[in-house]
Parts: sequence; structure tokens; C-alpha cells
Amino acid sequence: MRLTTKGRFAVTAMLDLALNQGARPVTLAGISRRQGISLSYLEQLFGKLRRHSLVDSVRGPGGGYTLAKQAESMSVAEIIIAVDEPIDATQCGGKENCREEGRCMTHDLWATLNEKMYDYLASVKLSDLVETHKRNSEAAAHGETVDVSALHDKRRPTVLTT
Amino acid sequence: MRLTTKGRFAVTAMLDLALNQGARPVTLAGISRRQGISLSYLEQLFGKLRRHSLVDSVRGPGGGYTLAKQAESMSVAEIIIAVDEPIDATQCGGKENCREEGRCMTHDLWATLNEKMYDYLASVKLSDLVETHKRNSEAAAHGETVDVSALHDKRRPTVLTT
DNA sequence: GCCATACTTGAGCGAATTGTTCGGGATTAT
DNA sequence: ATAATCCCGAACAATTCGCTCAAGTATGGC
Repeated sequence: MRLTTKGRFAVTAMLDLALNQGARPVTLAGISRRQGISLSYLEQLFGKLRRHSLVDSVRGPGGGYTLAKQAESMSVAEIIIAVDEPIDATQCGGKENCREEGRCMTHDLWATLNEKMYDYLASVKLSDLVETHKRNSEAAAHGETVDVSALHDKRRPTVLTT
Repeated sequence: MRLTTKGRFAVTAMLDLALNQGARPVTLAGISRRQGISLSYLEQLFGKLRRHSLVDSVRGPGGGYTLAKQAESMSVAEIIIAVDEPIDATQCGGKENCREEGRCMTHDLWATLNEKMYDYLASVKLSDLVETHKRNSEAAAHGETVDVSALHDKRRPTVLTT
């Protein structure tokens, strides 16, 4: 797993797609407007999402994108992996990170850590994000302030990449 | 949390440091040789690790680096955060990822995901890595093959950045 | 059929990040 | 003094990030 803003953008866009899904496909122009992500960047991201069969596209007027499967069975991990190119795959970065008599010291170590993180992100479904967001925005609509600040800049200013 | 090769290098170097710790400090030249990481890059990484009080330095001949605290109380999360600059900290990447009536839709979402990942990496101590590595290399020394392959390229070729 | 809508593709671009090489310092054991 | 070692900063190619621009292609509505 590699975590950068790219994956965050993709998840944000997919969440918007899930939230705005109705009778008609959702246009990238709409997502761009609502989420403040440039249209061309969205096009690139959705190109990958489509090639990974996470979304379906409908061309022409009234067209747009739809989820290729239920939000309940689409994990955050899938989305992130779809936009974060496979890369490498050959042992240990391919180059020369790997020494010590042929086997990289932290090779299996990272694989394990990686697996744990993957498992967690795979356990979070797009539908979970939809519910969370709906709950929060309802609370906000009732005048209750969603206290988000407590989650930021406390232990780690690094919110997640960027 | 941001996960890139930089953090991986830092953890690898710290693991090497922990494994080779003895009467004398461990030199960067040694880590560079054993792990195949360039000396200058190690210097940059250890500059940050030192500024975050994760290592102590001893100058002059016979000098080098030592762990600033017990491997049992040093988490992988600390190491990664030490080398991955704080950056930003202002809400939502600072720029314009954040729309929708002043509050970013996935802002709290990411904070939650981030927290989970942080919690996991914070639960893994440097001493755990040391033990894992010792166990694996002992197994290898006894002629048993450590099956690492099962951890790779199965579900995700992306081993963790790179 | 025309045309506007929208997906699709590709080139390129400035900024940032990665990991490196190079060139110096400063400190201290021998 | 000399050499080992930490320290620091500049500069570099390669890559990635997110964006703009510029073309396509498919298709519903008139």
C-alpha cells in the first residue's frame, strides 16, 4: 500500500459518486464542482477506476459514471490500489535496496505491515463512508457541531500525505 | 500518515541500528554498506531522527549512532513520522481540496482512517521487528526456507510504495 | 442530420519528492 | 596531526502530482 493524496482524491470522488447516485449517471463535471478537483485530473483517475472495473461509464448526453458494484462490496483499499499504479512488484524495489546475502532484511517485514494495513483498508467499505458522512451531515443540519478539530493536529499534524 | 519508501528506508536503517547495537555506536557507513542505502541519504534521515530524539549521535572516531530509547518503546509510527515532514497541518491540504460549504467532505473521514493506521503502526515496536528478524534468520540458518513469497504479489503487487 | 453533452485520450507543464553525488565543514580518539 | 565520524548544504536526474490545453468519440434530444 502506498498512501498519497492521489488515493485520497480517488476515495473522495468515489464517495461523491456514491452519495449522488440516482437514476442517472453522475458526471465528472458535477464531482469536479462539488469536490473542487480539476476535471482533467478526475478524468485520469476515473480512467483507471474504469479499467479496474470499479465504475461503469455511459457516454453522450445524460451520461456519466456509475458504481460498477454495490457500495457495500467496494473497499477503500480497492480504490486506492486502482489509482496507485502497481509499480515494481519485482523484489525489494528492483534496484539495490536489497542486500545482505540476497535477501532484503525488511522484505518480509514490510510485507507483513503492508498486509495489516491492507486488511484494514479492505475492511472499510464505500458504504461505510456513505453512512458516516450522512450521519455527520445530519448532525450538522440539526445545528450540532461536528467536532472534527479533535482529530487534527493533536498527535500528528500530518493528516495523511499532502 | 503518509507511506512512502522514505519511511521504509528509515525503518530499515533503525532496524539495522537495533540489530547491530553493542558496546560502540553504529556508524552510518556500516548501515550504508549492509543495507545498500547511500551514505548521504542516511545522513539526511538520521538528522531528522536525531532532531526527533529517536537516536543519539557520538562524533569522532569510534562514534556513530545509538538508539535514544529502548527498542521496546520505539514504534514504527514514530520513525515514519520523524522522517516524513509535518507538512501542511492547515486544514485539508491547505489549497482547495476542501469545498462544500467550508468543510471538506472527507476531512473527518480521512482523519479517522489515518488514526486507525497510526494506531496500528504505533502498536508495532522496533523490538518486535528485531525479534521477527532474528526468528527468521535463525530459521534460515537451520536450513529451513523462510517462505516469503506467499506474502508477495498475491493480492497486491504494490508491496508498499517503491 | 445537427448539435450539445459527456466520456476518452494524450501532450505537456510547474511544483514537489526521491535518492544520489559532491564538497565542504566540525568534533574527537588515537 | 591525522583520520574517522558526524554534520550541513547545494545541486542533480528521475519520478510523481495535479493541472491546463487540445483534441478526439459516442449519443441523446431537437
